[in-house]
Amino acid sequence: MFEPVRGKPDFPAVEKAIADAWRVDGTYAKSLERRRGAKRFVFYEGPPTANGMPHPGHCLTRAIKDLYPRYRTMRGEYCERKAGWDTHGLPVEVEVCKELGIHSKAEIEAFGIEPFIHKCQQSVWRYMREWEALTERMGFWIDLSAAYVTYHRSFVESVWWALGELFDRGLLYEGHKIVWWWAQGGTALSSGEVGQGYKEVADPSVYVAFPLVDDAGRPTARSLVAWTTTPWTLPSNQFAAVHPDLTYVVLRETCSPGAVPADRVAAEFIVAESLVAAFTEKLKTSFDVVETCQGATLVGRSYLPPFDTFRPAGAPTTAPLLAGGADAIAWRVVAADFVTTDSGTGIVHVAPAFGEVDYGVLVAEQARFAAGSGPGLLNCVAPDGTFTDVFPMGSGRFVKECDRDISRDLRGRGLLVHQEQYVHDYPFCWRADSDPLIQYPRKSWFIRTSQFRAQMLANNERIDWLPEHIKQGRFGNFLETNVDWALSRERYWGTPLPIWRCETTGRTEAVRSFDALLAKPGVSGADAFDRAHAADPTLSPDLRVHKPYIDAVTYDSPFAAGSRMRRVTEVIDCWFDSGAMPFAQWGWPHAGHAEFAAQFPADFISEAIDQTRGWFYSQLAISTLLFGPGASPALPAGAAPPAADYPHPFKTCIVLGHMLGEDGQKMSKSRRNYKEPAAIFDAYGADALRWFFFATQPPWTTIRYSERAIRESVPEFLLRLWNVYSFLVIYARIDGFDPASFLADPGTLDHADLARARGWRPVAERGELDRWMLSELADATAVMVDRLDAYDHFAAAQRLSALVDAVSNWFVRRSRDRFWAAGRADGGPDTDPAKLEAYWTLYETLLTLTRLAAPFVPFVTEELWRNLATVPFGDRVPTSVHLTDYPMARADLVDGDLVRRMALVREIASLGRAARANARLKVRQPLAKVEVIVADARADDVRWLEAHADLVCDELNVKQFEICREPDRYIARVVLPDLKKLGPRLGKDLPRARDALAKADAVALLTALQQHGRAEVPLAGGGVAVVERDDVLVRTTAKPGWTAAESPLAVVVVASELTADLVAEGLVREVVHAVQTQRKALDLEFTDRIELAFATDSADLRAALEAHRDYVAAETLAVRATVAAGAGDGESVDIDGHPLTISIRTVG
RNA sequence: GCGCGCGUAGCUCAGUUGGUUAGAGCGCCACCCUGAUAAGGUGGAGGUCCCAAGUUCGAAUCUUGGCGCGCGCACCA
Repeated sequence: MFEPVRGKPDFPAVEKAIADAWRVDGTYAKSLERRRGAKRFVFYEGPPTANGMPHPGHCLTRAIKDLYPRYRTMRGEYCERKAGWDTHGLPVEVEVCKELGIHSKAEIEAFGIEPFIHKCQQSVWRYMREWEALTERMGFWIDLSAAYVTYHRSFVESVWWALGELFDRGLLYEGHKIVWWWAQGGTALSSGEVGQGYKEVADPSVYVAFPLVDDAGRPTARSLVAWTTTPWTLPSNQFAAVHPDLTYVVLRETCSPGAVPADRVAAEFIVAESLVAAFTEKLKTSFDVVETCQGATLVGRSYLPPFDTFRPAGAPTTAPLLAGGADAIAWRVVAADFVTTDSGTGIVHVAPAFGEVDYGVLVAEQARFAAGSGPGLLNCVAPDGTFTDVFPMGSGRFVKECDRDISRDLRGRGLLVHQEQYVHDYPFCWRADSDPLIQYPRKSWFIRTSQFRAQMLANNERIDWLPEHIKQGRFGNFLETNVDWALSRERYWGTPLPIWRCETTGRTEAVRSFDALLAKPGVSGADAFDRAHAADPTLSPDLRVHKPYIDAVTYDSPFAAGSRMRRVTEVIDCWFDSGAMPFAQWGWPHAGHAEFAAQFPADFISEAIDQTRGWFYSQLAISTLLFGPGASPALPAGAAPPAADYPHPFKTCIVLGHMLGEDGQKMSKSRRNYKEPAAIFDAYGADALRWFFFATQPPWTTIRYSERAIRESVPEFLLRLWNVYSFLVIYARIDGFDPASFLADPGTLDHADLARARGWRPVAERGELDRWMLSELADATAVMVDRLDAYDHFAAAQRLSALVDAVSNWFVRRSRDRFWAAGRADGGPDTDPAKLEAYWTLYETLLTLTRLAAPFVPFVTEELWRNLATVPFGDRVPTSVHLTDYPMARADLVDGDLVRRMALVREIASLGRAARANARLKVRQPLAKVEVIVADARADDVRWLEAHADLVCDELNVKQFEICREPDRYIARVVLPDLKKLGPRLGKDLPRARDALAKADAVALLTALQQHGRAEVPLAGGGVAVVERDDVLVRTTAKPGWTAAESPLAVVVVASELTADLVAEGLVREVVHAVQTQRKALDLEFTDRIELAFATDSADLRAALEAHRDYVAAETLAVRATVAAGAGDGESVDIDGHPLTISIRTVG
């Protein structure tokens, strides 16, 4: 028999008990064990960084990541869930720096790389307990004990293999990258960090003359005018760029004859034509246009840079071009598409060292020249942000501080055409906000991803993205504009780049594993870690492959005898770690061959939208490069490459929206605009939070996280489900309904299993309400499976919610009299078959519902399963709902007609109540009659309705139900045009046709359409519109003066006249209600019998009670009911204005 | 600035290929029902469908241009 249920559930307490039981029982492991050998459902955990507290956004991700593996497991698939942790990267270093109170790389090095790394490794786990606790508390089933960790040696070595592979295929190369550089701290900043530090500042804005030169290199009187807001980059000028398609003009200042300005060398300026007006305005003078030309004609002209920092005197230095001929290597006009006329002069000063676009110009120019003869990178700024001796004017001073001197110098030489202040946003260091960042070239290692653009796009094409627009939108666009992956980081805590360089020749090679390194000739330094470990045995052996120990390992150079190979100093971008996890989580290809073969690619992954350029990209890029078509990776013995078929490494990806705080702003700790997940769990439970995530919005919308919304999502589903369950248990205990006493061999309590129960009646033989309930159940099951297979849990959750509503507000309510009937449901001689049937139906429905809901709300469903299945049946049934199979719809139980008709009855009942409310007739007051006008119903539905008059009467507390045969008494009909049909045909005549239809005699029109199939409607202003039967819609409206309610399906009219008998019945119902209230107040058991004594001065009420004495007694479980005149003992109540005292005595 | 997404009731969101009076849930108010009920029912109040222009017989829906929010890429000579 079921255990008693407490009426007011304490979900958090239930969940804790369930979680404990799972832990003790090893339920997760069992759920896997059951499916061993089955078809795999491959899931990858995108590794969270355990370097901060988990927040509600992480809960959403983890809820989604839990739902589908649970579902698929119940569907019979084998889904391993290996946890993972992202442990490398700048955020970890920053965290440690904060702790140490230091900032810059110099300070880290002063502290010591070795102890710094140790601190990083320890710091990573700082919040791990929190993460693990959250994971368990949420019911996120994942194997934390087998988690992969990106700093572990096996993971690092997998990454090394991947990088070695790329290196050997020539896909890993060294180049320059223009980075945002914090000169004072000596470090590059990530784009995220740069984004945090923008400030609006006023910088000098200078217009500088670049005089064109003649063949001998002498300046002419004609100058290009370039514009810049960073004067300090002018000494490193290398090119001037124009747009080839723009029109440029040569201007000569209009001045009084003979008065040539003395302070200007150039008398003629070249600027873009469209900027002449702005330019003239700035200079507050006037110009004559001397000449007009296309930008293309300027290309190739040489000019004099503003400083002779790098330019030798004399004619321009030229070098041979690959295409033949020769060209000046620098200080030449080039064509560039990025030149715009939004501001400036249409002529761009190009200093490749200090701008990414500028650097692109240099790279393009270098490609035109024979190798080695083209332009090099000109740079007179040191990494600390000061000018080098190459530019004596600023030597040793921070570049930005030299802007003023540079301007002054230019003015002195007559090259400064104009100067002003320019207000714009400029990035500063987020840690030291007075330090401006500068763009600066750094050596960097790159992966040649841009060469694989087409393959990555082809791979992307095959991925199922949810929402769909990610594929062609955000992600597709990102791939289209792919640039090579800047892999290296000049930092400390990360996977070391496994490249060793010859001291002498500078030649490099990649190492694919630590053993391969040890096998190198003349290797030394591998003992550095051993010594450290001997000194501190707590040191993790995983640090062996990290800085600084790995840097100590050197070996003989194969490129130059007697020379040593040393590792390059960089570590790599930690996104590469995360993207390598599909194989690196197994240590593949050095180990884990079987695991990798079975777990690639993933069927399903999910993260928030910010991972588009993060984990989604890193995975796709690495997988495409390593395993795409044409790649034949060199593998250790035993390892086999995966199939190259797209998509890989993941097939379906749900991209989650971001979660905002209570105020609709970004969640932020400092703003305190969200509740900690733990507080939500304690107050409402994990299932409440999960249901909120699943059922309140599609997962890719931006979610407003609000405690109120979570709280409010509880009653509509969890509580309602619990109430139904509680109802079943309460009455089953009273009536002795113990399913185990009917069923020796319960199997998994599926429909077919229950059918073996003693006294089971096939569904087809059961009452209509039961057949309807099981039909709804089967339909919901079909919808759920269909939606979940399509990764549409939002729709599935909504269907589930509707099902619970159907059970609670229709099946249980309509079945109450069966549950409350006198007989028992224990299979004994007193058993009432109708009651037993109701139990079986409700029991089956709840069991199935529990399994349907299990992946969504694993705790509550487990509790239901426990009491409904394992308590009665013990170990004859699965010990956990998560060890059952997901229900599959029984098409044979779906009765579409019944479902449609029951919906119609529910609609009529609802309309009837609305009609009563309109007339202020409460439901306890019986009424004589209800009439229903059904719109467009099928004849057999109407017959069915008439056969269910009792049901409607009962719901509405009326004596008689009738389908109205003369609807025109109550309703008016309006004929409306079906705009979708008539619109295209009538076009501009439509408004007139609509008016004509509205004015026409609806009955006559409908009759005509019925008989002839068509009718002609005269239009105002002439002409007629031909209307056919299907071109119109008929709307029925209750005529004024009737107590009625309407919907598109029906109009329900309630007869509102009251007779004396009806009034008496109403009074009696009121009395019954009053008695029930008393019973409740006296805390009587549902089964307690009572004696009733009524006393009232009202003769009407006495008469009513005497007339319906048996009814009152039956309804209130009274063995006796007496009615006396006058005032009696007991509770005094008012029955519609009649005084009454009720005295209740329990008997037995 | 560029790209992607979003903008509908106090809140969270639906709104099919353009179509008739823009819906639901929650919240609020009123009434009702209640022998599972922190539940349920009925009604009410609550909307410039972000703004503007255009296309169309007809626009929340399509087009264009703005505005606001989020994210990403840049911040630019």
